[in-house]
Amino acid sequence: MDLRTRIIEAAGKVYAEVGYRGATTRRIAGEAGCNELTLFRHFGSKAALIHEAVTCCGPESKLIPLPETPVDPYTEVRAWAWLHFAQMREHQAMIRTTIGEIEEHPELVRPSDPYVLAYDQLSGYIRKLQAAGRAHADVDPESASAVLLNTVLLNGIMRDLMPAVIPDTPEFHVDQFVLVFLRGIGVSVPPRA
Amino acid sequence: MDLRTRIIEAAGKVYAEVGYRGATTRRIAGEAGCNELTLFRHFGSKAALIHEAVTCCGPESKLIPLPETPVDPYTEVRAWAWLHFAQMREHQAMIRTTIGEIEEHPELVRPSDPYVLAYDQLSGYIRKLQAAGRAHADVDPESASAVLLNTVLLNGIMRDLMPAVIPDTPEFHVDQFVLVFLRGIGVSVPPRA
DNA sequence: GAAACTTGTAAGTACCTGCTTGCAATAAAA
DNA sequence: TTTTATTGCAAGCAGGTACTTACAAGTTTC
Repeated sequence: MDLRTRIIEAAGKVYAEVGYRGATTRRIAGEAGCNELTLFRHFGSKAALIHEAVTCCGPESKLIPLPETPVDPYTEVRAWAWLHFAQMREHQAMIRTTIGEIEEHPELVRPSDPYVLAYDQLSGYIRKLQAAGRAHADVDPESASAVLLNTVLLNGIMRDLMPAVIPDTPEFHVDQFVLVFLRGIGVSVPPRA
Repeated sequence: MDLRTRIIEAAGKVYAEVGYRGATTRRIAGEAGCNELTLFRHFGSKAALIHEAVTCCGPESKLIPLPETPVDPYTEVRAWAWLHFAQMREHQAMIRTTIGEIEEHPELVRPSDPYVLAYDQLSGYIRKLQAAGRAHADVDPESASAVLLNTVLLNGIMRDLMPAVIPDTPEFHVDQFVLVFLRGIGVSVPPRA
């Protein structure tokens, strides 16, 4: 791997661990195994480096597939939620740090955040279910989307840090979240074992 | 107000704004309107001061009432969720900061966190509903509690920072969250307007 | 009025911060 | 082989960090 990307990944890792103020240029250089001066030669300033690191190392902004027209909601939403959950877990440290720094560094939050994309995606899916008469009409699709996404997101970024509060397996939890969510919007799901 | 509590509140405010590293003793002293040296005379070190500030200024660990025996779930859970939501919003900056710093400063997370208390409280409530045959038996009470609490928590601490993503009023959202949650666990709620 | 306590002022410690300058070593491109 | 670009090394800058020491001023308590 070339030095430039090694620096970016090191910066992303250190930032995720200790935040903007904690991610000193000396520490990033140590993590990347290069001289501190090289950071400034490549990126000009710490601010520019961190910005590039966060946009490169954060969760990807690519859509996770969810059928345009619902057929089997439980299977479809479950698979979709699982992939989101996996992505949240993979980037949990960076997401946590970004939440803590969002007030001081709003520029580090990308406008096309995967959260926003997923939010719109699921809202559209719910609307289709409603139009087909398969979901309650008095449920607000955006609010319902938030129910599933917020639940999955918070569980994904906190479960490893509070094992006492979140003892069950990820698989079990995501299944349950999808179950409650779908029944909540009016989709009937056959009883689980 | 006496100087000591003024310092604690100043430390809590600054910590909530800029985190542990950003909360310098100079800045806290400025916010409290006293000499920097006074902080050390009272608390000995920055670590001790921040610790005291977080335990004093965070969300209170007092139980929000939820009936032992469910009678009117929608009304009861709605009132309960609303009070939780209000508390999350009131302390949103500190909660966000704590999430971002939890890996570096786990000692700042109180074991008897209001979240944990609420979690157990709602789980028990759901179990009562199940025992009375008013909620699906295949729903895991802990997972279902997480659905409502995570949704309310994330919405409460993020809504002011992402008005584009969360445009609706708090009242509307919390109502919808409770609606989806209750129907999700099997409690029938009459259609909304 | 004397003693004790609390706070402020001023100066200073040793260390860390982002960032810069000057110069040598190395490797790739011509 | 010469040129060019990349990297490392050493030193240093001005400012900030937590924290300390010594001393004076004021307030409360006895």
